[in-house]
Amino acid sequence: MPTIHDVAERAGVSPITVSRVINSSGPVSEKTRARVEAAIAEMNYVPNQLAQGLRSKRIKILGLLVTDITNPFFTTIARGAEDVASEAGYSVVFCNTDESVEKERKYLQLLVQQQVAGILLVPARSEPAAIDFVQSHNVQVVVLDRQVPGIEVDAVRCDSVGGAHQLVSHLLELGHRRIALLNGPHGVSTADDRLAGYEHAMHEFGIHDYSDLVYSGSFSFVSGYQMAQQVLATKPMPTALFAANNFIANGALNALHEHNLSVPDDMAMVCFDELPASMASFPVLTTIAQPAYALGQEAARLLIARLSGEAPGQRQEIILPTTLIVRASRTSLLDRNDLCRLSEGAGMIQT
Amino acid sequence: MPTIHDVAERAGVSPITVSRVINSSGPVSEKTRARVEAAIAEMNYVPNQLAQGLRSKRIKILGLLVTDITNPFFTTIARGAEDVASEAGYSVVFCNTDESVEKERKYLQLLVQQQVAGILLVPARSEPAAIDFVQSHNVQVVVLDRQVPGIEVDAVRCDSVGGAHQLVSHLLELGHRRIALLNGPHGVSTADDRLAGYEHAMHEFGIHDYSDLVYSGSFSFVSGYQMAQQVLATKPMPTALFAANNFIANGALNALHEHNLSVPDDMAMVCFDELPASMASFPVLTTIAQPAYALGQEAARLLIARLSGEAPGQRQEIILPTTLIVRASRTSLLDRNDLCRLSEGAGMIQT
DNA sequence: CGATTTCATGTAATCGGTAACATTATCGCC
DNA sequence: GGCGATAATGTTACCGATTACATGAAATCG
Repeated sequence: MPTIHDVAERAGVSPITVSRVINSSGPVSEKTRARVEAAIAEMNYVPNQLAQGLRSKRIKILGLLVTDITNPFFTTIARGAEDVASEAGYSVVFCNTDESVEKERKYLQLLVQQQVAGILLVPARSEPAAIDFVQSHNVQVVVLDRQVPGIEVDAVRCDSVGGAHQLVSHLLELGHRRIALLNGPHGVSTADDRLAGYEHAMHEFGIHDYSDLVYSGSFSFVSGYQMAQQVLATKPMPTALFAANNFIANGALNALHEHNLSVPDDMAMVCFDELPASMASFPVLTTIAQPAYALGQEAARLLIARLSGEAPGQRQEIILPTTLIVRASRTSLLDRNDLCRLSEGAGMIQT
Repeated sequence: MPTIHDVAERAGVSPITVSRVINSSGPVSEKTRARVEAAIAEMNYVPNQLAQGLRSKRIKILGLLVTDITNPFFTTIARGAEDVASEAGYSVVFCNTDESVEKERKYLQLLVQQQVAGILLVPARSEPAAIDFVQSHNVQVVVLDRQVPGIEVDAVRCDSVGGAHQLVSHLLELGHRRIALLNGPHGVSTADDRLAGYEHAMHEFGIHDYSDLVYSGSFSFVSGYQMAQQVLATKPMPTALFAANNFIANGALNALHEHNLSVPDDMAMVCFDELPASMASFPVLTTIAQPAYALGQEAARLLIARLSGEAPGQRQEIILPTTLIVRASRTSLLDRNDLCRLSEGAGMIQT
């Protein structure tokens, strides 16, 4: 692999002149530039970024850690972040923490070692350790999607409390009273927040005894399936389910299917998050949609602003609005006839 | 940020001794080791990987380039690759090329500059330029999912020709003759191969005039929607659609929906690829399932074997088997009654 | 017990670039 | 024609780690 010295020799100049040509970091005559560029092309020369970064202290790479790379919500965030970053001349590397604090630590350490310019982090847990670590190494970090209380850090997310409140209120207004929450894990802020929104809505309707209706698992298909199985074994059964994310919802749908229960005829169901159009053949659940792409964009913008010193001194907290999308579940306890029609229609298309 | 020199000073030793403690690369007395480890912990020291890599020539990082990070097929591949890599002490960084040769070049250059140990590549096009580039820089590369003819390179993929042949034969055996192919772009091997499988099956049934039934777009929801709209404007309409991937299939389903056409009552449909269970509420299409996770695993294994010099000298080509999963579409032209029952049942669950 | 091996640690050079400073050539202008 | 300004290029040192080699001390041994 040729080095800058090899190129310099071939072009009959000194290494620093080659460096100037590459980075436009100093005056070079047309003639010399042409010779150097020819040498670079002939030798197929690529600057060694390890050496570059070592001297110049930082490289234009951003790290993005998400908790589940198979979840379209996070990959859509990744697209948003990448598009903004590319625009500003940064590259983005993705890492998958799999909701594991262990893996998160490993990848953060790796990124810090690599001297990346900044990090976009969906934290696995609400504890500040991970962010402390990054900040203590003077690497800028923006927290995405989830909260980490008690720490000074830029953050971009949606309003999980408000969104959950909207969904549950919707069910309550339809007449449901026994609403089960199929939630993510304790200690993950989006799960905790969705519980808080659920509780708030229930209290508003004068319901305070719901502890047996709250289930906690993980944000996964399997967990949604398992929690739904538990729910279906209880008596009296709830009349509605609130799935805390899209994977949980699909797991629950599968469990209902096994029990020959249909949504919303036999069970109402709402869900936080939804799949992008490209994946959901026919979305039918009432959901809170989060602007995932914009979330990624905003986070990358904020991080890059920090890096170029344009951001205000104070930490920023950006909260993007969610959208309530009312679908089939709305009809559940009110106009069941209408619902049946709708259900059949959708079914025929679907199948 | 403390350096190895700072740590050395604090521990009262030389930098090389610290290096020996970190890498277990030489004898160190118990007493010294303890002092050094204490200093490392106190100063929160993290070795600079740029400097490490610069000297030792290569870092234990693998690059993985996929063409669409939002496609669960590729993220599942990513999981497989990551799990194997972690096991062997490698980290994986993901890059999204968005089917763009331009972006692919940019990211490959970046990874080469970063001196990654090896690259797993889903090539955007069948041309060898990208792989030539990587190989010319002495970086090991394994090609994933797609083929690049006329070049010596390790490769892991599924049999697209065979899979497509199975799907189309299935439709032909059901009595369909006018089968439209909604394909990905020319020049992408998976698209070209699926066309080849389609042609082969058609020829076997004595059909040679199908040129007006072959559509070419991109592997996306929007393209699937548009191609289906074109198909639906033709007369006579085909009786069956073959979608070359999951996104195309969903786009086509949406177009059919708009025209109030149901699958398979009004139109039969099969599809290459399918969504993981966590995403597909209720899969209904007959599909060819590819072992995405295993694909990622095998590719990572092969790459790591190469890096550690364990692989045979000859290039390897691993082709994993696909599975035909027959669902609703099977009934389309034969036992329509049965189908209607099935369709309604699924619909009720679904909605 | 002196010589040789092994252990524990250190010194100097180096990886491939770039920052800071130095040098030489070119030019305009009073 | 001499002088400062600017352009074009080079020299040297250094970023933070590791490799190769060196040194001194302790241990082994005939």
